[in-house]
Amino acid sequence: MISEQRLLTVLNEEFGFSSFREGQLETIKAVLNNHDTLAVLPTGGGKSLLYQLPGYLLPGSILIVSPLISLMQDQVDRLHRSGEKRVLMINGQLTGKSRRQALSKLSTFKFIFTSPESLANPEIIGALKMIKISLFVVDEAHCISQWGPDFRPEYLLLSSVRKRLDLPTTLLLTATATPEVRQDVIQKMGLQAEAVTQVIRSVNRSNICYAVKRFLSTNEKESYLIELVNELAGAGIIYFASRKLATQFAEELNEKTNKVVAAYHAGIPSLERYRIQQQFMDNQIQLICATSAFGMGIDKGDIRFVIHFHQPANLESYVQEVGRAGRDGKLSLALLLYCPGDEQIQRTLNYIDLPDSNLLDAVSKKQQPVNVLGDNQELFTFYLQHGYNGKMIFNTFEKRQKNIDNHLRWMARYVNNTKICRREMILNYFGEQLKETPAPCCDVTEPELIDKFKHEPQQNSEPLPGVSELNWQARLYQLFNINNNKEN
DNA sequence: CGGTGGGACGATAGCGTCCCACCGGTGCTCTATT
Repeated sequence: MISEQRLLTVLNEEFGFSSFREGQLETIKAVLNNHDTLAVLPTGGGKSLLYQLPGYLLPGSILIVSPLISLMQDQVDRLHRSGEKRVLMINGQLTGKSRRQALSKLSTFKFIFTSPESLANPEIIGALKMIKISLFVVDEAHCISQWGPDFRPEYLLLSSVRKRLDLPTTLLLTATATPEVRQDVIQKMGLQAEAVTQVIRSVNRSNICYAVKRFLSTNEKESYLIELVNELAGAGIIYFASRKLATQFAEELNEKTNKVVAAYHAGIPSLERYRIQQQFMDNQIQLICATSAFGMGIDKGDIRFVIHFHQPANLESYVQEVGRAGRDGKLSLALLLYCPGDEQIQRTLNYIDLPDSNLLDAVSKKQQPVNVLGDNQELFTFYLQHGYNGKMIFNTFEKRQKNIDNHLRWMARYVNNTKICRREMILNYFGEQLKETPAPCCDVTEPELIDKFKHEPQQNSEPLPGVSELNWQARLYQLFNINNNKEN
């Protein structure tokens, strides 16, 4: 049993902090006592410390499952900068000779980052079985629930991966999880709910104000958006449910507003996506028109507004997406634009034609050809190949279908609500009670809320030369010229 | 659901109208062959 004093010393020596943030000590203690732990801590709460600090006290390696290569790269870079060299990424980018070399000396790495897909690879699992894994971490653990059944099925194999690695102590990390998702994640990881230590902090972000605006047609919504964006101060994100609309609005808003706007979705080449993200961080771009591809790992402090042109699939995604605003603690706006029929887009996007369990079993026994399973035959055969029978697959997807309907009903309640404080609704959805209403809070308690986020009226009508007209290199150049002139 | 593109059709020579079908979001993989 390690004393609290010892933990503080390590915190100070290895990380340079003098005290723990809320929830950190509790989580680290649980992990060091070999308790499987689920930590739901707000973004910016220092989640990577929760496995890095134990890393310096535990004998073996720390295996971290991450949903995106860019997130792994981020963590690896940070560790390198802090002087920790015993870091490895195992993913599709690690190939050939360097991969063979890395896998043959795995035990020399303290922190090993990988993807669920890589963990489905027998060669990689074989190599990991040879070393001592002291802690098995799943970062952004809500992905197990959110992406598990249909989008990235390898997430559902993590439970068997854990077994094959001889049940290492497991730490699940996320910023947003409803009680339902927590239970789902624990169950899908093959853990016993009673045996899991849960460290839960509030998802409430008192500086984010919530509003919904309803329209009768898309046209109305469109013209309102253009007008509003012109008036809103600061940087922002607008979410769309299709790539095409995100692209179109990026072009239109670029022309019709005073902001520099870019589109961001999975159809844009990764180098370009990286550039857009960097320019957004740098304030060369003030507005991103995005699909749900944008956001994970974005840590820009001064995002002032997040607008949804289309609603997301559920309130949980909504809270994640609007949670990218106001990381600096300043007042920020979360605005959802709705017109009748919007929910249908999500219903369609999530629809999967589910074959019955007998048919799935018949395909499994090769009594029926694979193509009787329809459009999603690859997905279903994936599960059949990984030990699921027809009934299990059917139940998994039937539950998913019910969840989607349930989620959409909650979204509808949120959108149609005119009486209950929106913050209260969201907190209730996450199983919390609202303790204190901040001011301002939402459009229910304050109908003129959106106006608070518009520009201060300009006293000088002469427009200043827009910063946006120059990129940062040009500004730097300009700055140097001024300095040179002064010197001369 | 709502928007769009293609094809058929009608009434009449270059075009309007209607209907139907289709589409719509997230990321990992590192394989064999040019």
